Amino acid sequence: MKRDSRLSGVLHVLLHMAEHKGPMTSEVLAQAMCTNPVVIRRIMAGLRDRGYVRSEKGHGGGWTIARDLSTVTLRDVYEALGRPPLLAMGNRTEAPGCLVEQAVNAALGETFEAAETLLLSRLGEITLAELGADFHRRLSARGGRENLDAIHPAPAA
Amino acid sequence: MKRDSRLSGVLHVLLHMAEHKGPMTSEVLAQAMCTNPVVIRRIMAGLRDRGYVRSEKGHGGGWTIARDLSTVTLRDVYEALGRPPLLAMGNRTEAPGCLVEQAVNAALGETFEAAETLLLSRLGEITLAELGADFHRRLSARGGRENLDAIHPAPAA
DNA sequence: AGAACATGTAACATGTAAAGTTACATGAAA
DNA sequence: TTTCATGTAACTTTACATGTTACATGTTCT
Repeated sequence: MKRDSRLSGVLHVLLHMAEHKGPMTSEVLAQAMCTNPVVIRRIMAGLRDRGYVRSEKGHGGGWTIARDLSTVTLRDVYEALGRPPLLAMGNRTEAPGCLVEQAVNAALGETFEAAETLLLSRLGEITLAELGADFHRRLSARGGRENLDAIHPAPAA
Repeated sequence: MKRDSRLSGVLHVLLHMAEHKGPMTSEVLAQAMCTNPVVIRRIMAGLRDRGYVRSEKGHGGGWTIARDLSTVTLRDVYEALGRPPLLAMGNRTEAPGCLVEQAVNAALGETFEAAETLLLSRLGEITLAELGADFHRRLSARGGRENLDAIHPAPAA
């Protein structure tokens, strides 16, 4: 089953925005993510509705961080995406009258629920500011000479 | 994202087999699972290779439990399926040279790994025999008058 | 031996959801 | 008023689990 990478992607975009002065267009962000501007707008829509980012049209427009990153957790971002499924496996739901199915679903259900709870809890403990700090640690360790805008090269013409 | 229900399905099949005297054909199991005999053979192949079940051809053939169910955990079954992905979300892996990506992947990776570890650990603590026992508890609670072979009705002709 | 049965497996078809794309409307700045 | 940028609907593509068909292999019964 193919994994959903929207959370990873949107976090990536947010950190790039945080490191950038002024608005960034969907186009620029899309290149950084090797994807399409529309995809960027799509995954950013939920964040905008919740006030984590702001978007502006016209010349000099684009996306801007709208909240102190220390007040936004990874869980907040996850929920802004619409709470997509966390687990790749689930219970069959046909034949709920079958006692075998009930026994299987009970055992698996508890297990899956525990994992989801753990995931949400962990995501809720990590703020975007902490991710940014981790990035800066890595940057210093590398000598602080990273050119962020050049890391994701545009595809050859 | 659509959830993979093969684990749930194969557990269902195994419990039905455990409650049934003698071999069960892929055809019968497929009807119970509202699916196709070939699908049954596919998800059972890994279990057969590991010796959890045995298959026999010809008249009176079909599938049989080949191991004491108290020696087989849900994790064993999961691994016999080929360890399909447990989580629906994953890290983007493009641009590993980007420090932003590294910071994001590190945080998400730890979180995802913790959840996977928890899932595998829990699955490893539940044996098929325990699932069977749970089924029998439910059966008694309902009066013990369940007709297993009639619960999953064949589609109307 | 021959017919009926059941698994083993490759090859192909279908359903579904994320990701990617196109097209165009809305609104802001030069 | 032209250019730029987002907003969004509609469509295409891609990936993969699932479903199906076809046929080979092997087993049991008569």
